[in-house]
Amino acid sequence: MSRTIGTGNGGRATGLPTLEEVAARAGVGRGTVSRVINGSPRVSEETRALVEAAVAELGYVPNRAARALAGNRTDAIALVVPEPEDRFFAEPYFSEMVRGVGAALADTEMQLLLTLAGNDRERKTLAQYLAAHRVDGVLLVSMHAGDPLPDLLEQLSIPVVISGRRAADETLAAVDSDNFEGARAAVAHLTARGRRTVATITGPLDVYGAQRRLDGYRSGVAGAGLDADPRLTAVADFTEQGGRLAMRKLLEDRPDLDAVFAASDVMASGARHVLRESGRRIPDDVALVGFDDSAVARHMDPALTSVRQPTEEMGRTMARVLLEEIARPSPERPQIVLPTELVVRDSS
Amino acid sequence: MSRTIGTGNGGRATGLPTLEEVAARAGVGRGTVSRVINGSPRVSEETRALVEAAVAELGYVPNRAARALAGNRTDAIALVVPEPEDRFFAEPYFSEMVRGVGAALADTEMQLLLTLAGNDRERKTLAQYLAAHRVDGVLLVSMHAGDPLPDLLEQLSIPVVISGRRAADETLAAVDSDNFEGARAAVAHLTARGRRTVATITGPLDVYGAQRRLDGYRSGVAGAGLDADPRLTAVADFTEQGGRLAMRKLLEDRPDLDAVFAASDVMASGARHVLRESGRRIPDDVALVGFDDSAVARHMDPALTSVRQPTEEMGRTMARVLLEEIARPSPERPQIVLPTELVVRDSS
DNA sequence: AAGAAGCATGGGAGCGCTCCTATCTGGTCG
DNA sequence: CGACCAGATAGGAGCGCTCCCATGCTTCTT
Repeated sequence: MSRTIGTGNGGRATGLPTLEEVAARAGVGRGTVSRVINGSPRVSEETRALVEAAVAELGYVPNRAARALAGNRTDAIALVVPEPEDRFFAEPYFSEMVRGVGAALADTEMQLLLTLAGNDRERKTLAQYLAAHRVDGVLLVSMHAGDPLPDLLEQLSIPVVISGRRAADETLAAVDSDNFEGARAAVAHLTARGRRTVATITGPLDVYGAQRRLDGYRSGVAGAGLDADPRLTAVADFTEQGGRLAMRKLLEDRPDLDAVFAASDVMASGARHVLRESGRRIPDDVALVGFDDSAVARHMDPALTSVRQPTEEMGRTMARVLLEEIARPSPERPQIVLPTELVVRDSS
Repeated sequence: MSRTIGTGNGGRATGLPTLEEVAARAGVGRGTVSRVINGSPRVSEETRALVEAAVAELGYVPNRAARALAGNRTDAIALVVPEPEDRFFAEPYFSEMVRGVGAALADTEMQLLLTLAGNDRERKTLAQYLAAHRVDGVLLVSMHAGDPLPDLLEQLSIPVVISGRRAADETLAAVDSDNFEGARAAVAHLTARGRRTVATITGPLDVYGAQRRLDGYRSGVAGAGLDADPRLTAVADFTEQGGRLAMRKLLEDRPDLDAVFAASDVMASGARHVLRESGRRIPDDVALVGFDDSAVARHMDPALTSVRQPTEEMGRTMARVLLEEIARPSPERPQIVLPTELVVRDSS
C-alpha cells in the first residue's frame, strides 16, 4: 500500500470549482447546491441566495460529463447529415437549418452535435453511438426513403424528428414544408399571368417532396383547366445538368410551351440555359419558376421567381418538437407542415 | 438505513453493456479491457483477442460521459460560429468548411460540437463552457479583429485554431487562404487580356482578408505598370448593395475603366447590375472578376470569373492542426496559407 | 402536551470509466 | 538455486455529479 490518498487518477486537477467546493463556500450540503443548480423548488429562499452567491463568486459551471454520467442524459442532441447527400449541403438548406436549430437551442442547456454520416463505416459507428444513448435526441435531415436509421432510433426509443416526410404514411415525428401547395401556387401564378401551356421539371420521384411538387403542379394544371399532356412533365434529378436535359426534351416534345415550373432553382438554372440557346426569351416567350429561393434564384438573370421554403423555421420547429419530446416523452409523433411562399421576380 | 444496496441513483439501467461486463465475459480484469479498448501495447495477444471477442459479442461501446469524467477530456471539439456574422453563413463558406472539418474528424473519435455564438449573453455562456474545459479544442471561424474570445482561450491553454488571420501579426494557430496572391492573379489575368484601367471594389478594410485582397490588387496593378489612380478603388462591405454603390462611384469617377475586380462574388453581382444599367456590356466593355467562387458566380449571367478559396480544405486543415495540438501540445502556433485558384468564366 | 405531518437539508451510494499501484508469473543471471 | 527483473494483469480509488433516504425542525392536530 502507498499513501495514494486523495489522489487516485483524478489527481489531475482542473482548477475548476466543483459542486462540493460551492457547497463548502455556501456552508450547505452538496445536495442543496445541486437542487439550486437544477432549480428544484425544495430550497428555502435564503439558502438559494446563499448558494447563488457562492456560485457567482467561484464562477462555478457544472461539469457536463459528471452530470451526464450521474443523470444518464447528455443534454445534447445530434444533427445527423447523410453526407453523400450533396443536395442538403447546397445553399440554402444547411446553413439556414443549422441556424434555426441553433436558435431554438439558444435558450437551452442543450448542445448541438453535428454528425456527418458519410460512408457505411461511419453510419455503423453512428448507429452504435446513438444506440449507446450518447445523445438525448436526434434530428435527421434529408433521409433517403430506404434508410434504416430512423426506424432503428425509433425502436431504441431515442426521440427523433426528421425533416421532410419520407412518404405519405410517415410514422415518425416530422417537419416538412408544403411542397404541394408551393407547386400549386407556382402554377396558379403562371396561369394568372396568362400562361396556358405550363411544363414541369421534377426531382427524382422516389423523393417524397419531389413527388408532392409534381402533385401540386398537376393540381394547379387541372384547377386551371390547362393542357395536361404528360409530355409537359420531364423527370430530372435536382441537378443543373438534369435540368438542361429535361428542358431539351420538353422543347422537343412541346416546342409551344410558354411556361416551365422547375422543382428546384438549380434545375431552373439549367433550363434557362437551354431556353436561351433555343432563342427563347425569359419571361417574354417562356416564363420560368423555380423552387427553394436560393442564391441562385436571386442572382439569376433574369432574377428567378421561386417558391421559398421556411428552412430556418423548419430547423427551429424540428428542434422545438424534439425538445418537447425529450422533456415529455409521448407516443404522439407530430407532423408539422409549414407553408411555402412564392417570391415573384423577373422570370415570370 | 435501508437496503438500498446496489442501487443508488444509477439504478436506472441503460441496458447497455459496461466495461465491467465485458471484463467478466472475457474472464479478465477491468483494467485489461480498458487497455485493449485504448490500444495499450501492454496486453498479450491472446488476451487482446479474448477481450475483442467479448466486445463484439456484447456490442460494447464505451460510455463517453464516464470516459470524459475519468479521463478529464471530452473527445470533442467545438466549432464556434459568431452568428451575427452573416457572411460566414453565406454559401459556400459554412457548408464547405463544416464538410472539411467533418472529413478530418471522420477517422477520429472526436465529436464536433457546433456552437452558434449569437448575442452577448450567449458569448458569455460560451466563454464559461469552453473555460470549463468542456471541449478538447476549439475551431474559431470568422472572428472579428476585436473579439476577446481567441486570446481568452489561449490564456486558458485550450488549443485553438482560427480561420483567417485577424491581422498581419496573428499569434494564434491559423489557417488562411492566400488572399493576396488570389487578388494579384485576378488582376494579372485581366491585364493579360489587355485591360488597362482596372478598378477594385474592396471589403471592409478592418477585415484582414479584405485588406490583403486590396494589397494583392495593388501589387498586380503596380506589377503591370497600370494606372494606380486611387479613384479606381472603392471600399464596400461585402454586400450586394455595397457593390452597387461602389460601382456607381467608380463609374462616376472613372467612366473609362475597362475592368473591375470585386473582392467578393456578391459585390460583383451588385456591380454587374450597375454596369448593365449604365449600358456597358460584360465582358466586352468592362471585364468583371469576383472572389469566392460561390454559387452566385456560377449562375451569374455572364458566368463570373472568380477566385476560388479552398474552403473545404481549410476546414480539413484547421481540424488537423487542432488535433495535432491536442495530441501533442506545443508552443508552436502554425500558420498555414492555402493557395487560391482563378476560375475563368465568361465575365472576363 | 404528545404525536403526526411537512419542509429543508445533509450526505451515502453509485454512474462507468481511467490511472496507478500491487501482485503474479515466468524467465534470467551470478 | 535463490535473488532479480520484466511483462501482464487485477482491482482500488476517484472523477463530479444526481438521486434518494434519513435526519432534524417546525407547525399542526387532537
